[in-house]
Amino acid sequence: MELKTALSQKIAQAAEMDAAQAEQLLETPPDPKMGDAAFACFSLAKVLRKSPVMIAQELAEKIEKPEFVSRTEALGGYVNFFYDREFYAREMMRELQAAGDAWGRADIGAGKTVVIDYSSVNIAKPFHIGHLSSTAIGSALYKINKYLGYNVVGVNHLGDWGTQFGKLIAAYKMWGNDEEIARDSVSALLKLYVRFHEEAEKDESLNDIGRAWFKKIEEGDEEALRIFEWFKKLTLKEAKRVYTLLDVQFDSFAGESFYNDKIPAVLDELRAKNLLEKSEGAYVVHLEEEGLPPALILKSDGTTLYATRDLAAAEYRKKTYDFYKNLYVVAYQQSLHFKQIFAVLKKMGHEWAAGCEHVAFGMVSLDDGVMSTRKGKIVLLEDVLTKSVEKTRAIIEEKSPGLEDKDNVASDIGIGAVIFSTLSQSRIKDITFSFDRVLNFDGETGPYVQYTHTRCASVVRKHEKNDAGMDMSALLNDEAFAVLKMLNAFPNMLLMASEKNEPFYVTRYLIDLAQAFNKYYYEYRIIDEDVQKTNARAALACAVKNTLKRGLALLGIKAPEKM
RNA sequence: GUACCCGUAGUUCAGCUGGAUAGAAUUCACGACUCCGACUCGUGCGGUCGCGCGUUCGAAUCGCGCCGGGUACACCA
Repeated sequence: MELKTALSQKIAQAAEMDAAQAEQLLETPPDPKMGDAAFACFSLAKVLRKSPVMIAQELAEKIEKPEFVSRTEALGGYVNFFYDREFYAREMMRELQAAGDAWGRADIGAGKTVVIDYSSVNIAKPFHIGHLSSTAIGSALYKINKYLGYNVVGVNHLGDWGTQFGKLIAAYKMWGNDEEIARDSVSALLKLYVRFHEEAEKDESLNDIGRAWFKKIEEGDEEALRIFEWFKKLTLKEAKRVYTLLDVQFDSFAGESFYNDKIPAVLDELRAKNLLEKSEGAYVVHLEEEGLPPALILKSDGTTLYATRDLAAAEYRKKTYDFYKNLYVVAYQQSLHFKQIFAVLKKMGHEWAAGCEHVAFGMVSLDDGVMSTRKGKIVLLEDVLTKSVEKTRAIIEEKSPGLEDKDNVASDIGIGAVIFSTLSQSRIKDITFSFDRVLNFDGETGPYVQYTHTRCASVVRKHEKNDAGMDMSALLNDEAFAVLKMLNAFPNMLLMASEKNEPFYVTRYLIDLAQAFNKYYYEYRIIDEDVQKTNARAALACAVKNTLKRGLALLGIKAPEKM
């Protein structure tokens, strides 16, 4: 329900100004006691050469009230509008009930494709909490954009290319043990990789052997490829286990190696457009005009780099998916890299480069410093999830021993808590990981939102269906009205989350909605003898339940009926 | 050295396309509810919004300069 547009037209009439301009000056007062909408008169003061206080008083009288406004009031330099709560409740409930569990769904994305590159696991590296941000943010954006009608393509841009894999195969050939690898999978591979680096410090010739194996991969050597594909399969198998737990999907696993045969075409294009220049033995694209350091495209030895591959990937994605937006959910360490890539694409004359965006996020570190895979200083994501589920399980045993399906509920809540905590601040901020913080279920957390959902679910279950109709007078109090206004904000909030690529808007919203509902729930009994009032209150609880469930689902979090 | 990002209650964070007394959560201290399903609700304590100057009727929010922290800057990805 969008009332501000209608209201701003009336204001524009009275103040003899542009409706769009009036809408810009229309805001929400800091305290609901002041009203539901407020028009700021300060900027008019200059034009009219009158004090804002006087303008506000005059306008308050002059403005023709739309049917949904019950009264206006001039306060300081503001004209405050109070909505007719009965009208508001009736219209909101009508909209909410018509939408059912699809509240907030939109079609603004119809016919447009959004490509999202996220998670992007590295072959032979364990899935640790450092990978959670990209995975959770990307997955949430995937679901949010889909809900808004976009066609979404989730890409897991596998880190499956580079000299490191030659080294890994070399290590495997020297010390590998098939049984151990079959049993320990990625951690066995990591062990081999770490051992290689240790031994290479003593014996430099090992690096040559590693390089030789990488060359074999590049040349398509059968044995090298077979081993590498095996390692890839093991890594993906582990990653997919985590993806299932987190409810994360991908449409493509085209990684770095996938673009190998597409690089020559990019190089040809760069040459044809006279962008490639020799510098210190290597080939670069100069970006002085853009205020950026040159982008290195080819090494002195003629081999390609990360940037080259990313250019090929961007062109491939445009050609294959004809994206409207092309998002890279990658840590902020790479922001210069992406600026350069986008600048080169623009220089190549690709206007679609404007649709490419780096969705940067902060880094995750530990109390005692940065994580290091090679040193084994990491926290595995699966360990975090397991601990969280175990803790939840213990709480359930204590608080609700009679609950059915304890295992699934424990898993929904435990895993949900981890995702929620990852998405509960703006993505650019750094995070110091601590078990205490992630495993804290008090306050603004996933379990709090899930708990509120089960409260609503319980009411909905208990409420007996009937045809008596709703008495909206039950929803006119401050608390219920605040809940209705929160519900009204949901669709717009989703649009903002998509526009800004900030899943955290959803997290924040869910907390606010849950708080508003709990306040209401505490003050008023929902089910009582008055059937019509009960119907109205239960319908509100049902709308809150649907919205909480939907919001959680968009973050990849389940909403159990009972807990 | 250069560029980008961050700096708001003890702590973790909102608010930053300028607007009314700067908000939560958490901790601590009280209190309510003990119910429609527990982790619920309320009150209190707690802030030179890093510092300074400027723009503006009005700045946590915009600009400039500092300070502190982080990240990145050519042959890794």
